[in-house]
Amino acid sequence: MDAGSADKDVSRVPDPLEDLLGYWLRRASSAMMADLGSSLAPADLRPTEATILILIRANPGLTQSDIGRVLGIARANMAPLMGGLLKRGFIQKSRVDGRSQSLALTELGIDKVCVAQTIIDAHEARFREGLDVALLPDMIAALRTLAGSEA
Amino acid sequence: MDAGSADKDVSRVPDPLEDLLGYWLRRASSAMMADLGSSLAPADLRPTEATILILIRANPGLTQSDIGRVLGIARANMAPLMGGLLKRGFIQKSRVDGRSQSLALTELGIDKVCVAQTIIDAHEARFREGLDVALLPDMIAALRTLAGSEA
DNA sequence: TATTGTTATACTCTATAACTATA
DNA sequence: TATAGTTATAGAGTATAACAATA
Repeated sequence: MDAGSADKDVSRVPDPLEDLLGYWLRRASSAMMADLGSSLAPADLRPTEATILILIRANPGLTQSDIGRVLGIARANMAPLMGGLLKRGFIQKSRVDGRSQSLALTELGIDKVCVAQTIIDAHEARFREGLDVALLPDMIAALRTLAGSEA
Repeated sequence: MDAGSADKDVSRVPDPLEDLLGYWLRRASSAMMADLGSSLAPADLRPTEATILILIRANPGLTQSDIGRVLGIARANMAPLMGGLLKRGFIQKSRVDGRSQSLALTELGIDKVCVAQTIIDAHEARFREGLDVALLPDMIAALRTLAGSEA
């Protein structure tokens, strides 16, 4: 975002959005997501893919539907996502019953998730740096509350 | 999001994402954006369109490029956005010089932005309800810091 | 009857590149 | 040389509907 205009300083414009929680939430989220996206790009993972690998590592045995429920991703959109991770050899499925398959990481997937975790931790630390540490627990709790407010 | 699975309670799964600021920021933002989207739908406005109208009302004379800079929207994506608002008669352009046009609301646009503002205020209040009021100013300040952390 | 997983499809948002005209 | 505005296009992310197989 280039704020350097010659004859007009848009950073000093009267801002009716200044105190809007939803607006700043959106701006902060998209800033962090953009950074996470480019941070994960060298590892050839998108944020959602990395999140899924981390979730499977912590909870081997989850099904595809479980993951969708936890992350708020529709079943229809999980299929191609998991297909990509499977095709690249990061996960393996084992039959639970006729319709469900439990998921686990492969050796390759374990290597990948370690790389991803390192990248994510550095990304998180980078953004936390500018914040008051004492505020963080309450802020994350508030974000969880907001995330759970299904309209 | 249906969390009601019969034999597995995904809400009690070990959650490695629990303390991730970026993750909860994304979840909270998408929850609020989804609500704002459906709240504005009856007024036939999308969140970004409403935001643009509010910004023009507070700053008549801004150009399309100014708005893009303030809201972080690329010029290429501003064109169809403004075209829609112009076609619907909410804004008017007046020539500044050969390449810039300053923007203002029409009568119709003023009516529209009042409706939008009312909807947005109610939406904000609904989400703030669940939060500690004392936390909000610090939280919004933190969000602004995060939003400004251009990686 | 409800759930798992799949396919197809459409719509929004965003990102890039190329072009014009103006300054 | 840089900026304003436009057009076209491609990639994500997300939403719905339909379907088969299974519980």
